[in-house]
Amino acid sequence: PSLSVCQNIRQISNASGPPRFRLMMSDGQHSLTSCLLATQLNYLSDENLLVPNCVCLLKKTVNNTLADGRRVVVVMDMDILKSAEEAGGKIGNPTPYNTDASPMKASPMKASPMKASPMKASAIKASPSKGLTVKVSPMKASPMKANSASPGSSAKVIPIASLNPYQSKWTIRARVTNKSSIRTWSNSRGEGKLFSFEIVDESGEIRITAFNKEVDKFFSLVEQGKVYYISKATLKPANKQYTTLKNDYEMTLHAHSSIVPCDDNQSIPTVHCDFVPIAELENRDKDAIIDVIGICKSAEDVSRITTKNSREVSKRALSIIDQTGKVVTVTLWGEEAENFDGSTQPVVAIKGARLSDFGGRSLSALFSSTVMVNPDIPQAFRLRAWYDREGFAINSQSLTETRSAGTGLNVNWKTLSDIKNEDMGHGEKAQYFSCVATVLYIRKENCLYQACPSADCNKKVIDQQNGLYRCEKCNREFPNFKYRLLLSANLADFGDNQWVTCFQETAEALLGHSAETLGHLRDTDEAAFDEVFQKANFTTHIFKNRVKLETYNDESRVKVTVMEVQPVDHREYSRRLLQNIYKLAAGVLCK
DNA sequence: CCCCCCCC
Repeated sequence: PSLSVCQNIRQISNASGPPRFRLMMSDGQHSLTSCLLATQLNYLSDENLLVPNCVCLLKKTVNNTLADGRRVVVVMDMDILKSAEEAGGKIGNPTPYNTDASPMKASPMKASPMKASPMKASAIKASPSKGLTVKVSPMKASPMKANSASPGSSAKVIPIASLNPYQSKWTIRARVTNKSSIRTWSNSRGEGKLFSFEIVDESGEIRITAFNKEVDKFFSLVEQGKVYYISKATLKPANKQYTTLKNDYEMTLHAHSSIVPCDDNQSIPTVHCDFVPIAELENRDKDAIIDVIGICKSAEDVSRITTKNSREVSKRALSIIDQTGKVVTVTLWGEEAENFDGSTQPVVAIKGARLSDFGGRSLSALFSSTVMVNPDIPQAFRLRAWYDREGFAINSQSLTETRSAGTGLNVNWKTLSDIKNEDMGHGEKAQYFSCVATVLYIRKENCLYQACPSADCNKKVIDQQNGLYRCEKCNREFPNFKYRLLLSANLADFGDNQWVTCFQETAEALLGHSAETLGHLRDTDEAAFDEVFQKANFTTHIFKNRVKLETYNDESRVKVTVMEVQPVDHREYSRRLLQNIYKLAAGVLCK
């Protein structure tokens, strides 16, 4: 390390990339005429710390040769001292800065135009109580206390934005905004475990990764939303392919890394969300990363899916609603999907969800997303109050079109009397509806027929009475047939009843046996066959149906075909009935 | 040293 006076600073113009600075340094005896400030140290000049006549402690320099053959000294790490006095008078007669060259006016100080007199500013600014300490550029809005609160005496609290791989003694103070779960990996280079988290301070953000032993050491210490002093970690260039964080570097913890909780954290920004109203999502671009908040109106059960890369992962889709009256589907993944409980209709806020165009508009949580359930923020309280007062009863519309029935959303719920009252199925197109209904009676007669055994042909075959069965459609004779079901059932709810038709799959679901089993039973054990039908009587299900007016021999009849039979989720069903009651009550109150 | 952002 050597003490020098900075005599001259010149910004080297650079069409692309960050500005660079060339210094002229003198130690009183020799001058370094071409002394480059390493790019990562440029922040020093941004804050007017590096000014003519300031005294510098050059802690690390590297001799380098430029592309044009000139030799330069590159300053990799330096401290800036207040004055020559502070350096203990070790520097004799610093050469005054050359006004003719006028490098000051040229450019380096443009970054801070409010400071009219950089010379004076430097004397005032760079005045730590003790001698050899770097005064690091604190953020203007909310200056950090250098040194005072940091746990290690040698470390200096510096902004995240000023971190670079060429300094070693630093401490940052930052808030954890996102913490991953522990993951393991196994590949050709070995195996292990890791977790990562993201932190912010006033200046910026960075990702930190812990591997193996550091996972054991730090995983439980690091908590989402809390503030820590962090020091002695390795900085390396961030692979932009894998991160959206605004930082050229990322951090890896090692055996000597230190993470210490910090209670005095007023100045560290909390996680800020810029919530987009759900209705507004229609106008946003696909793949946009947005923050969203809503009430979880309903949630799917968690399910396991296999990805294209044949990885198994858990997923759970939620439907969230906000004051715009619009609903959108949000998909959670992995542990977040497994642990989510939507039964109390909590407020769900997600920072950094990705907008997809699936089903129109839908959202997906990413690894970088932060999912917050009932967060302690004003927007959540407002949403809760709105939903409990009126939101629960409004006729919401979903931006996400879903095909599945029975999830409570976008399902055309009807009662059986609605079919007649609303003349359902009378239009050109068939109509679809779902209902909760109870089986009153299932016709046993003609419920089974002998069908063509070909995979995709269900045509009724003709028994040739010679051990062969003929399919007119396939124009073939077969030595066998398969049984298929065609049930007529009478369903009822509190207001009406309705004859419906169930084909194979729905009939099997209703009776609880395969067509094959039933065919065999009918031929061998009539009592057992009858019992299957008895047992199906008075069972209640969700029926998803197709309704269409059909004309046969000049006679028109509404035909209802069951498309799907599903069990009743009584909690969900009760909730819907309650909502209907509330809606009716609200209607009465309005009149 | 990971780097997976998925499914309908």
